[in-house]
Amino acid sequence: MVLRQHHLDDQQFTLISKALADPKRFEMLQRIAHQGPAPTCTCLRESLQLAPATISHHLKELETAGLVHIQREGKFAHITLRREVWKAYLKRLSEI
Amino acid sequence: MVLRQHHLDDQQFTLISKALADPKRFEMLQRIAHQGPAPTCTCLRESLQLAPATISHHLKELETAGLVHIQREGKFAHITLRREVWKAYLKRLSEI
DNA sequence: TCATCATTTCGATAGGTATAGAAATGACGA
DNA sequence: TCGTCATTTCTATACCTATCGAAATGATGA
Repeated sequence: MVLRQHHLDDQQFTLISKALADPKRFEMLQRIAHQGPAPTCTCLRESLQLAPATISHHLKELETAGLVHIQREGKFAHITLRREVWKAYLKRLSEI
Repeated sequence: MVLRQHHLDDQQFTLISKALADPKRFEMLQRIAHQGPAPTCTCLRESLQLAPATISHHLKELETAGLVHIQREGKFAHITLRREVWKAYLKRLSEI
């Protein structure tokens, strides 16, 4: 799959950096990235051992940072990594 | 210059992520990385507009995370980016 | 309709942290 | 020796945030 290029402005760059700073949130992101089919909140909750409210909070941070896309279908929220954003973040970091 | 490989354990990885989460601190790191001759605290202070105590605080965070090396010579502290650590961090991020 | 389930929102709390003023430290030059 | 300068340490403060219980929301199936 070819990813469209994504441009990170300073604000988004900072939001992403902050999002990654919490170990639990980074672990969430890792699971989201690895999982083939888009995982749901409950799925993450089981592996991370956090309360639903906490999962939801972290998920919102990841979404606000633009790192994940959340597709809400009925009861479920299917989460996917926005790889073009991730790639842009890595690129910017590597240009330090 | 060839960089020896550096291994990041989980704790250092988290410390680095936290260190990067503050915009001022990231800006400090950028200046340290760009500057040819190792800059001093005062040098950073002028470009970042922060109190000496605050610069010193951020610098300690960067040092604790292993991101920078501080060579203290007389009155001055010369700061350099530890590029092998930076490289290891980028590598780990890219393996998500 | 009603109970159940996934998720979100609200509200509270405990702990973390960016900031800087003031004082301490330690080196340097006069 | 003494004043100055770069840096650090101490301490306080204001703000931020990770966490979760409880309640709300909204969909699903019986």
